[in-house]
Amino acid sequence: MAEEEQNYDFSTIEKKWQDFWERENTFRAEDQSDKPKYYALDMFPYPSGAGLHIGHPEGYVASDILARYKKACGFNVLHPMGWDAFGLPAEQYAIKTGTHPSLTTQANVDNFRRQIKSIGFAIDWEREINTTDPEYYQWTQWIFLKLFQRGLAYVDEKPVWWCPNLRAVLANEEVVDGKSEVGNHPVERRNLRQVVLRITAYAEKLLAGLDDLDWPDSTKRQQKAWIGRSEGAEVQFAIDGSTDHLTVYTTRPDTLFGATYMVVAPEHPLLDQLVVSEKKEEVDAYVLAAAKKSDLDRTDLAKEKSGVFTGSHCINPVNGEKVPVWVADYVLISYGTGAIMAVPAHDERDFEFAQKFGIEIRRVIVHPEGNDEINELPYPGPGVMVNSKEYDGMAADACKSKIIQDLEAGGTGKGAVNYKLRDWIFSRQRYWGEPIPLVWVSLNDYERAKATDGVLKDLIPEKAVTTDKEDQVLYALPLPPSELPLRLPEVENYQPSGTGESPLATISEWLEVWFNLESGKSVSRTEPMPEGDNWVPATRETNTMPQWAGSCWYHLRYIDPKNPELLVDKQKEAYWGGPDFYIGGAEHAVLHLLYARFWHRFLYDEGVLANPEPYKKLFHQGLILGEDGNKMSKSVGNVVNPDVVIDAYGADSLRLFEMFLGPLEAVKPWSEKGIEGVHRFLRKVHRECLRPKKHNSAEESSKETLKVLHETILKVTEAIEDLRFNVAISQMMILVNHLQKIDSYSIDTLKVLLQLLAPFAPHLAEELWETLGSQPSIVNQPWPEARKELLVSDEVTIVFQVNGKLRGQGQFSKEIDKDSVISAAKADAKIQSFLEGKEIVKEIYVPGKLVNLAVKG
RNA sequence: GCCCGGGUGGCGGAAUUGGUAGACGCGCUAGAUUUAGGAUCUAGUGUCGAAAGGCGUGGGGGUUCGAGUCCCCCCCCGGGCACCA
Repeated sequence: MAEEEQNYDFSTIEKKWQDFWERENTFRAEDQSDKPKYYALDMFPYPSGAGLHIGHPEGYVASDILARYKKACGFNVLHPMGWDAFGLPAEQYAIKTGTHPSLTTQANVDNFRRQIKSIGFAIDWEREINTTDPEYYQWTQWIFLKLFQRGLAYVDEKPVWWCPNLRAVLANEEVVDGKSEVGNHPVERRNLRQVVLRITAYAEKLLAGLDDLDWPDSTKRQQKAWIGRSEGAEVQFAIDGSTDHLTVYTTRPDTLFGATYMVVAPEHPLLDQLVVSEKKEEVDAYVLAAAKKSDLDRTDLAKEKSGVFTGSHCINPVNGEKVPVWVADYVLISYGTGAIMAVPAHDERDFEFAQKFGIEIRRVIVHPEGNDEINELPYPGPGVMVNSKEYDGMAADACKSKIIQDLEAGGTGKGAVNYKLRDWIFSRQRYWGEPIPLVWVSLNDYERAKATDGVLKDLIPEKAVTTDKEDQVLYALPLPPSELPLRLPEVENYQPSGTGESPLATISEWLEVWFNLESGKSVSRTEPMPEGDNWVPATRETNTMPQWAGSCWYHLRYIDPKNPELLVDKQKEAYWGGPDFYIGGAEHAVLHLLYARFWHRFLYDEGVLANPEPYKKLFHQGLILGEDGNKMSKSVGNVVNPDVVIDAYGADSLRLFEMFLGPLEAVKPWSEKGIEGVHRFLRKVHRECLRPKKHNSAEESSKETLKVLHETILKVTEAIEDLRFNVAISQMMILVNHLQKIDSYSIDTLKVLLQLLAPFAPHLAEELWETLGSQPSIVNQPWPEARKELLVSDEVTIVFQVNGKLRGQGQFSKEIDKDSVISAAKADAKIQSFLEGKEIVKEIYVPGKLVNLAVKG
């Protein structure tokens, strides 16, 4: 029994095999291969100073199991890792301590890499990428220049969230409940010059593309809702006493006859013209008050509608009626035309407003079989037109297109589509991000650039991008790709400038350059202007890109991480395509996943890529909660550190337990006792493998053992394909429990077990594989195949039910016929006790499974 | 408010073309081994009941020979959206 005393020394084993894999380059992905490819991608982490927490590896383990499984199935597998390393925390740390963010980032990356390596992933580390590496971000900049060239980038003054504490501008999505998502500081509205990407131009493509994706439905729905497509009409209402008209957007042109007032947003350009002099004071006060409210306040105050009558009227194009025009902040300038026709009878918001201000509520649709309850106003449902002249009696739904046609014929309206999706504010007034590769020049120099034969000519968009600066209009010129990367300059102070501009605005030797209109080269204006004709003074763009930028295309760079000539080599892209599996948190359902789709589709349209969609199959792993059932957080003190877990139980136990916790997509709590359970299981496997007396190499395992084994092969294989790793592990436990109970079995049975276990607990599987006398590495072994013929036994158990309740069972040959089984059931003593004094009204037989006797009396 | 997802033992969870509910693990109980502890092994463990048997998958109703699974109503938890005309 000496061999049983040998401990499961996971620390030594895990170190040994991690070194082996690294030495042997076991997980290098081959760019040239006859094998089919499999590309498993994790959402790459932001390397924070806190290090990895227990939630990170959950997705990585899942993708790693798939990667190792696919490798065993004969695929050429790519499982890469990298760092989404631009971001606010490193910059905040720099502001506090003066440490350059690149140093902080480097230290954090080193720590993350060490931690990830300690879990034993099948990662090809030669492909590691880092978004802050100029070799990487030159391509992020390159993509931006393409967008700029195609007119998809522009500059605009936009109200943005400004956080005084962070001294930074935040995107809408970085603000939660009026506080910054990072640090929970208060935020306020400020108008600042922003670089904006025209993602709205891709609204339709982004929407349509969703249909073909193997994504969680909830994520698709969220993206659909975010894009928010609606169909309706733009209708022109002539302004009474003016040659101008007010255009409204409505999804309910069928309710035009019920429009009893109109509303323009406080920011509407025609408002001034609409306000009559005696209302001016009141309206001005209202507009001013509205301007002070952020969108958020407006929503908060949504309980009570407010507004002011402008004194003007419009003419309803369908019936010539005069309709009063109001201004109210429940109409948003940023959606549709910023003006609406209000139909209080059929819209809840308009109803509320009309009631408050005593405006007429006129029904134009009735429910066909409507009783009073159904027809209560406001009534937003379908029905039949009334009070609508020639349209009366028509179905309202059908009437929509009819009215649109009639409006078009009369030149007072047209069918229209609207989206909730807004353009993407792409600039951040920060240091630690990719510099935006634009320079600003005068109109004169801009015209010269367009007329100069050189690298710039074709890179300039059709429509000039301009901005106002100190009463001067400046024009944007792109850097040519040959001038990339545009590196981040060194800076002494990481604080944003007082005006809310990026720290880059304070570095004049970087900011102010001589720019060559022919070559696109630039030289600091601290130097004398170089010789030659085409040098002009220019100012660099000081905004940097948001953290989303680098993650929009990283899946492509893994395919060809070191290419200095191209973003990705065509041939390599043709071979690898996109990820076959992409896993990451559901919190990225909209933003990252929408932005990445936008860039990918754009690059596809530009002919850079062969496929329009980046992520064919997507999965969201569920959150791992603390042992107390709360979200892990430092302040609650329930954070579990993977380093500690690995120290105590080993990486294999960590991997196995993260998968055993429950369904991959579920939110589930961590459990210290639970990891002991899977650790015990691994020890059991270890022990079984070190019992040579139980192994026989000559004989086959018993029929029963073979059945359990092949059942396990089948179930584990199916479970891996379905991402139900918890079920796969349960089945392996059943097999090991069985082996432990019997006296002897074939050593081949054990080897198959190790192969099944290898994707889950790779270190132990390698070690025991070697112990059993096989050559490493187990990862190169072909995946076992289940012999289904072994799963069918000659005998079947058939259960007996009376009125659907289990009352007995019997063993039968699998060829047994219905009548024999039913007779046997009726003959069963226990069954008889339930039949006594009753009449059998129905006999159900499910072949090979059950008999059910329905009785009454 | 609207749109999703989910409620199964003391706990994490298995089981859906409707067919033995609670696999597997944790915890717990008893026993074996051990100087002891730990580790390991054996047996038990939904609930009520002495047993026979009854009850049981958030609650109520329905379809069916048979419902965790299908249909209707309601409750609770989680997530997303939120004046989008």
